[in-house]
Amino acid sequence: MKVRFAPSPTGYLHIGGARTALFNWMYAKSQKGSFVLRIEDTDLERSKKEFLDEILESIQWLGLSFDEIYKQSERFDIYRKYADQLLKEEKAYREGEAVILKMPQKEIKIYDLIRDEIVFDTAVLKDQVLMKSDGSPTYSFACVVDDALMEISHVIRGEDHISNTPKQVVIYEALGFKIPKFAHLPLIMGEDGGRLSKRTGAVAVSDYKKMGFVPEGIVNYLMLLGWSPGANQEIINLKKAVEKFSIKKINKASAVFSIEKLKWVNTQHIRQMDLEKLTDLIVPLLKEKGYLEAEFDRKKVESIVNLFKGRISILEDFVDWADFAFLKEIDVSDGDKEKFFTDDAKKRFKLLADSFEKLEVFDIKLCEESFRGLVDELKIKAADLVHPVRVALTGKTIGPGLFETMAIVGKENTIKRLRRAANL
RNA sequence: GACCCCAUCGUCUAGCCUGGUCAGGACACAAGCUUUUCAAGCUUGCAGCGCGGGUUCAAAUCCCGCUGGGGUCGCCA
Repeated sequence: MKVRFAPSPTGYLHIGGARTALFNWMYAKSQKGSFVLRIEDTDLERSKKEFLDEILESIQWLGLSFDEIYKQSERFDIYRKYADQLLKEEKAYREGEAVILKMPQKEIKIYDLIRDEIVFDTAVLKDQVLMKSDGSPTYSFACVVDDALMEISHVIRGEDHISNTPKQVVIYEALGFKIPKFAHLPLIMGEDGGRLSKRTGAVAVSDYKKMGFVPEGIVNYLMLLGWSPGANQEIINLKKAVEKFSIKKINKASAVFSIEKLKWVNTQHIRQMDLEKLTDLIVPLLKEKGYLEAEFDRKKVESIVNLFKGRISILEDFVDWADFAFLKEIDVSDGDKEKFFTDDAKKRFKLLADSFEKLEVFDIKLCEESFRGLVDELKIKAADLVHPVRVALTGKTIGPGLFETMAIVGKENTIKRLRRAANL
């Protein structure tokens, strides 16, 4: 068997398109068939190379490898040839330069893997343009000719194509081509119940990449929209998903895209990722932000990443939440200064800095011992000192464990930041 | 409007085919725990079969209608 994904390079790869590609790919892999990528660039005006490059890059980033690739713009003479054949057989006629198919009056039954039989009456259909006046083929015509010639056995596409199907079946029949099986995927809707659009949020796969989503997370979330691996399992990788995949189990109803759940799925994948790989993904972001020089201490960065791994949902979170580990000086908001840097707290910062000065080794364990020693001495609760100190060291009220944080900040900077906060 | 598709917690879903298990899980939300916070983790809770008819001893599940939502009606793809 063979399936195809046929994007049009008139825009970036849409999140819905990515899911169509994903289901095609999973079906191909699960059936040991092949996956064709066909670029539908018949609209010479609107097709752009930058979009094509972006689509290719996104598909590759998502990990959806393809076996063959075609561009419709390189196949115009093929479409012309079949149009001429229909003209000769008088199944089509000319109107100026355009070639138009006569619509036969009949009932068309299509078989859909997801919806079973769908029946249409061509009486409501008009004659179909096959070749436009400018010599380029229409979508349906090129699509049918290519699907037949490329021996596509299953056409898996969005539900918005259901009404195109009877028109295309008429073309298949006119050309004497074998009709493939169809599977129309439910559409993805925005939170407002309408079509997923820029107004509802980001729609391009590349936007999600920029935000710091990982491909494993995107792919996992997308497959959950209309399909389920079963056994109450949700977090799954592509390989396992392919093993469990069944096109018959795809839902008929459209699904609402939830960025919240996407984030959660992404969090789970980041958590599962090994430290090496996660660090590789984060380092470029840190460099871009100016937090790292060309030369840097890789082991130290890894230990910082490790501290936040499991709590970040997108890579950007790390850059925002761990900035204190890279910046020379940190900022504390006026509100936090007022709330946490009380006169008592400032005195304690000095005392803490003094006791840290005495430490030979500044590690998690010794930091904690020293810290708790002071807390006992002052007869206060640990929390009373923990929170102000966290703000003094990181500029944030929340974060990983305080002693791990201190070890990351280091003895010198910890003391410096404590003394600075004491004088604010 | 015409044609087509669809309908389980707010959202994603399991269950539907082959009627009979308190309708299961997840996100979100709420509460509690974790006394070193939460944006992490754990526990608990909240919440659903759109409506009306049938068929049946029995309907989320099968049938019909209604309502609601979506899609398509281009020499765009």
